Amino acid sequence: MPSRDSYHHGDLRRALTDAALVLVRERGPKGFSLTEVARRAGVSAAAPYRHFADKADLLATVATLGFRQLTAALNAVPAGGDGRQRLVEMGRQYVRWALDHADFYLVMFGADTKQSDRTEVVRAAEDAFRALLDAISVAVSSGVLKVDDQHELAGSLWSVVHGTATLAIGRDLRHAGITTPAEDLAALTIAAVLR
Amino acid sequence: MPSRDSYHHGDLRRALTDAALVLVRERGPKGFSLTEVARRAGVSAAAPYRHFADKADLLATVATLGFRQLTAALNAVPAGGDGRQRLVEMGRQYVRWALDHADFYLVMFGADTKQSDRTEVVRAAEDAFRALLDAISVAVSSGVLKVDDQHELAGSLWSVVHGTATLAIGRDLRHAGITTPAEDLAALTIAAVLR
DNA sequence: ACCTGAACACCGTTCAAGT
DNA sequence: ACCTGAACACCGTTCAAGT
Repeated sequence: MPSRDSYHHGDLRRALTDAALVLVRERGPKGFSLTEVARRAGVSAAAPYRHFADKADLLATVATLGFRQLTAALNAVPAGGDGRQRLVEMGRQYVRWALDHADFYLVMFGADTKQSDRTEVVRAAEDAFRALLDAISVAVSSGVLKVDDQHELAGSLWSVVHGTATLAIGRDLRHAGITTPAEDLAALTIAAVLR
Repeated sequence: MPSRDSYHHGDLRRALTDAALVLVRERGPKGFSLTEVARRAGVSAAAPYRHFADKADLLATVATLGFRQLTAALNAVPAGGDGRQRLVEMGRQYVRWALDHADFYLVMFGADTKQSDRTEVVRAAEDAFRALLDAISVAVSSGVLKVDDQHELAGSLWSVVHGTATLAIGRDLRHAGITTPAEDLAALTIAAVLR
């Protein structure tokens, strides 16, 4: 059986993924290095290439986990009551999650994490989007919301929360003198769109 | 007088900035390297450090120019007529500019371009924001728009256009099955917010 | 004052060689 | 099959030395 000392690691893929999660949180997407991840997993710099195509591939795996967590957070917003109010709450939750996991969020929407063949991340991102889509569908069915194109509305709301979250993470809202907390700003913008 | 062959370049700062603008457009923020910029300016890799604190400082200069161009594009939207309609048009223009200059836009909102002491970029970004703020102020004064907090509304609208632009640049809207052009999506979202 | 050359520490990635 | 070691090409940054 393979031990920690043997040249077989056992589950190096997992160990690398775990180390990557820690490193992203510690240094952000910018300070992230594959060499450092390997070092933390106690393995040579070349070893990761048995399990990941390249650095971007490992980051895409991290992003996938991030999207799944975000999806869970969105779906955890209680249903029932006014369907529009639930959409506002989901928007709040989205922005809150993004700010609480800013580094992950940046990886999830990083330049190279959704390349052509990375179907897994794209699917995970779709699932997060679907949570939003479902909430819209429910609100429309219950009659509290009337809308022509539900997909388009989902795009609008996603733009609102993503824009608010990224501007807040980049401290751009603060620089512009906007003191309203990002979460509140997203909530009132969504409420305005749904009115 | 200094010639191209002398060890005095003449205006190396300018030459480096120009080369950086070209390189950002050619390779994007990710493929951008200070060494390559120096090479294109016909100078050693160490030379840029006489004119820029570091790589991020040169990128901040690029970002500053980007913000100024964006501001000009926004202010070029004709005034007069319905103040709300002008805001919609400015949103369109914002998204169009961002998509037409995607690499610049990513540099402008990149992680390290707005560090503590980089007052110039921050000021340029403020000027762009002010264009939006002014348009809101005009609409309110003319009576076509009623709003409690103009600054807050500016934050809402900025979130909308920034979110739409970045999701479009990252191809996330397409992946989510949203076929509406980003520019139209931003326009209808803004119209909804102002309604 | 402004730039070069060499150096340093660090990457991502490849590949023959080991177990 | 899985990992190491060495190598390669490339960075960002510093600093003594040249003009």
